[in-house]
Amino acid sequence: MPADTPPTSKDVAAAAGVSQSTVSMVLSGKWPGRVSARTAQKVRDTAERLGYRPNPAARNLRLGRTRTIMLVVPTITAPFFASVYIGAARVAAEHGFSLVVFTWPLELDMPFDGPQEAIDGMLASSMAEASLSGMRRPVPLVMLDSDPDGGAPTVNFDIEGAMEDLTGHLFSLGHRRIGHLAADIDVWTFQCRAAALEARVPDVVTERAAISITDGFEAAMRLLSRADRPTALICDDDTLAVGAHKAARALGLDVPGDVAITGFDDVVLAEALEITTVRLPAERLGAQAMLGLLDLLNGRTPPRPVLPAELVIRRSTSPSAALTTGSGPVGQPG
Amino acid sequence: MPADTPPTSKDVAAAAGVSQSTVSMVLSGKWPGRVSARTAQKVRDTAERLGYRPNPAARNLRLGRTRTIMLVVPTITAPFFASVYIGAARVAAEHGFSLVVFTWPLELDMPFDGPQEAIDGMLASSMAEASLSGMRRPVPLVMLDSDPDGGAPTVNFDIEGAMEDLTGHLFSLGHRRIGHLAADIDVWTFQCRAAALEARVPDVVTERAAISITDGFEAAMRLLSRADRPTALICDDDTLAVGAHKAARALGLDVPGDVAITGFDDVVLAEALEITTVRLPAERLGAQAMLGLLDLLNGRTPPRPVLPAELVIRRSTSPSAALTTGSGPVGQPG
DNA sequence: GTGCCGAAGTCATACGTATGACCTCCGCGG
DNA sequence: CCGCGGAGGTCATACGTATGACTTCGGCAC
Repeated sequence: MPADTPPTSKDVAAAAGVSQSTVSMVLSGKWPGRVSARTAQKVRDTAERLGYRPNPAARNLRLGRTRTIMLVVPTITAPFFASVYIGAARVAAEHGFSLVVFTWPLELDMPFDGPQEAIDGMLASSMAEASLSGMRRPVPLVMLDSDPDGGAPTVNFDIEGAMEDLTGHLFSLGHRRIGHLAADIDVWTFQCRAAALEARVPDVVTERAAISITDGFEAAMRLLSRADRPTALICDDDTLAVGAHKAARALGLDVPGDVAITGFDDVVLAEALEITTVRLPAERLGAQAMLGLLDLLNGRTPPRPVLPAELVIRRSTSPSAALTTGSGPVGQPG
Repeated sequence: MPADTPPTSKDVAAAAGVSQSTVSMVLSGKWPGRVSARTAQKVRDTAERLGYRPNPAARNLRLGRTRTIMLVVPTITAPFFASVYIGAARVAAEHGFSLVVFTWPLELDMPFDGPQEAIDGMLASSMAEASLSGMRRPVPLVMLDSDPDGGAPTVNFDIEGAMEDLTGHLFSLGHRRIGHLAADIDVWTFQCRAAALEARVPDVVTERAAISITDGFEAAMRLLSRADRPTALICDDDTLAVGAHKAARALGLDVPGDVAITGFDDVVLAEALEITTVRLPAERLGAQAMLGLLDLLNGRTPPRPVLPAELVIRRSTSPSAALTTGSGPVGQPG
């Protein structure tokens, strides 16, 4: 009768008639010449038979590391961050690491006095940047789309290039008065995008909004009610673009006939509503950041990649769609 | 000069001039009469000064538990599951537990031979049900919206009630031929919804689809191309409803004039596209499941709650909207 | 026959915490 | 003056693993 407590390496050793050290050496696979093939096989068989699994707590204590990485993002309900998680988790799993999520501070309004778990490293979005200074001990850290001069290694998007493509596209459609629906994400992101945009459209008019449909709606209403109403709205986030869409329609404006609208991220929402957007490769962001963190943990200096963003042109800026009045909620006619 | 290794309780003890046991007893707070107030304060001050944090690995090893719960969901990129996570994580945090996510098997196609982490319990969506049997040792488990007769404690949605509301709503609008766009989520969910629907609409016609816009589109095309074309489509998921919406428009059908469409979940997509849907309280699902798991861990028998679902009526079934032809992607005119 | 070396293991210990068992006073009742 | 009990601690140990130090033994060269 098996005890109700899980078998330990000591149990395996006893059952196989060897010492606990031997079990550990066999199963870790790190000691090529120390154990004969026959003994090794016997140990493996016994471990398998007893259903032995190493106790992670004991291993962590002994080794002083946990092979666990913490991902700090403001929210996991946003598809963008969920994709970041997927990308990072996949790379982590491939290297024998696990990834835990810490959503802060938007969802769980708790003080962040460091992770409760023992972690080996950390990936953090720029929104969490300020709070990280409160941590007790420095932890290997890679930042996600944050200020590259902030000290920690960073993975960024090519916002410059994206804005160049975006404004070029709008210019080619004849747009001159352009509005900027800026997202209150964090200071650096805001400044980065605003600067990249203003470098190309000096007289851009800007409104800020929290990332939600209703906030986007209200900010867009202000922009679109101006005397010199913009003919194109660049939104920092797809969610804001949806709000802007609503605002345009509330004002009786046709999209894209009267006003063109663009977003950022390319979440499913943008696809469903046929909104032109800048696709930010969130999953690659997570994956690259995790690779950088692995570099860091191995004593190497991680690269600081800049990931290309891709302009996805859809109906909300389509010149042809401007002719055919949109006649329904989704998709192009036919 | 502080060492580069984090301070241990032994360090605190040395600095405070007491024994390590005393430090442990003070900081755990479990030994009321064993330490004088003065000594206790001295220990707390010293710990604070040194920035002492208990080593989680050592504590886990000693106590034989980790205060970590694993949430097993097919994907975290779906807003529904992300909300489940938030609800569960909040309750977990309130009780000093952490929650780690394991997405399986859709996103990470790896064999699931039990969690790598040491966990105290598990929350699993019904999609992961089959695979759980492969686990080595039974772990306290609460299932999410799964077969209540499956053995493990379960938290469910009131699908019966939801279907009753939904069909009642459609009936009152005069719909008689109703189609069912069923989601290939998992066997139990499918059967549960199909049964609840057929109990009220015996002659419902059903098509199955994977959860994506394109699959929903194709399945809806099949349903809407029938000779006895349904006048209403009940979709098991908002994403499918979006696909159905596209299909309707591709066929030149007006929504809701020619065909009414409903979804499930009430994700932001449904709100943006003004789709009538059944709001499933995902966050409450996660929270309730975590509470049940805490019961289980404390030796109590958890309840098996059935959470009410709420019918959210929007434009895609609105009788008034049937009069005014939809004239744009988002929102009602004006 | 003796010395030596490598192969194949075992032994002992440390990681940091929590806790039952023990120990040492001091005050007090008899 | 002795015993006793409780307050206020300390001591020792166990949790399960990984690994450096040590042991044993057979084979082989000299």
